[in-house]
Amino acid sequence: MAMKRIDPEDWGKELTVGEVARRSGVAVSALHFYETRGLIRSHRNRGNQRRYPREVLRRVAVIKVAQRVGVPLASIKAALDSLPDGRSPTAADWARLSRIWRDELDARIGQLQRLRDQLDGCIGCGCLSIKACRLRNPWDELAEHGPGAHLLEP
Amino acid sequence: MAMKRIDPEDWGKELTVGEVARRSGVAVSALHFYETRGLIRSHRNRGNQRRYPREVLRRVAVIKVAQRVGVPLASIKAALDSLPDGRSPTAADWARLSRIWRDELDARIGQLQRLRDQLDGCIGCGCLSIKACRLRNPWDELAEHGPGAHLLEP
DNA sequence: GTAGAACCTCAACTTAAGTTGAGGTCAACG
DNA sequence: CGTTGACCTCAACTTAAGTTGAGGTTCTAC
Repeated sequence: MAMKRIDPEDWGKELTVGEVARRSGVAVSALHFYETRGLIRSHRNRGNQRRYPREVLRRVAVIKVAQRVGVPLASIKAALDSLPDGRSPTAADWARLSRIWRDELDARIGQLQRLRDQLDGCIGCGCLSIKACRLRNPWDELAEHGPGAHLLEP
Repeated sequence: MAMKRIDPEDWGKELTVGEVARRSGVAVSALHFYETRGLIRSHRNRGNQRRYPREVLRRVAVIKVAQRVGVPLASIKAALDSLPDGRSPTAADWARLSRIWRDELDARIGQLQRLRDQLDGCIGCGCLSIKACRLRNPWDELAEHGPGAHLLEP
């Protein structure tokens, strides 16, 4: 089968770090940084400049979304490292990452919602200042079960 | 009117930094740190040791909750600074802070929920890897509206 | 063929929110 | 009165995620 012709000025070209930066909205310094952290890779041209396959744009997009979810770079790296080695990642590969992070996100949303409910309770009952409130609420002044925060933990 | 008698061994006593740490679940070093940042205050006994009024426990509890909401210490300080100067804070004072932070929390939950929905969409459509998906979704490889992240912003 | 933009490395700086350690004082118990 | 534990200050270190700058090279366009 004949391959589709690809314009070498466009799809066929590798990207410079500046191009990746412009197209991904990430600073050049951040791209360098990601590379030191092993989240992305590049090869060098004869003049020692980085050249990226277009795939890097998707990786960077994924990194950015995962960061928005609140995943630290180290974990993002671990996730990206779990992608297949030889072949390019498939839809299913990316979907697996998405699903993991979606679950994390869900957990975080749940935590924050519980916290919000507690805050609502406190606003309603005038707590934070009313002693009676100590009996049933997390803003307790007395750590009744030893040191550490218990009641506020989800 | 006769004041209620208070046992000086208990309610009447000021707290040492260690006691505050134990009762609030916050490390001594963190209490010192909060003090340098102006979030709490103490006075010193003849031996230059910190002594805290019991009120500090509520402040620390508030600080911890606000941190869970995601409020940075600097903003927490600003909020605490807005408490009345002369008198002790009332229920309404604390409730005002709670409400502000509740709203912030709500906003953050909303952001994360929108992000989750996008992630759900991506999982559903197999995006992150399917080119067609670029048309309608934020994982776009092409920053079509110039540098920076646009589509993912809430 | 040269100017200027873009690139390179490496070290140091940044912010947040603390922690850790050194070196020294204070207090409470027996 | 001595020792042990709690406390003091101050400086330096920590982690995350980068940014900034110096000093030097390469690429591109005229």
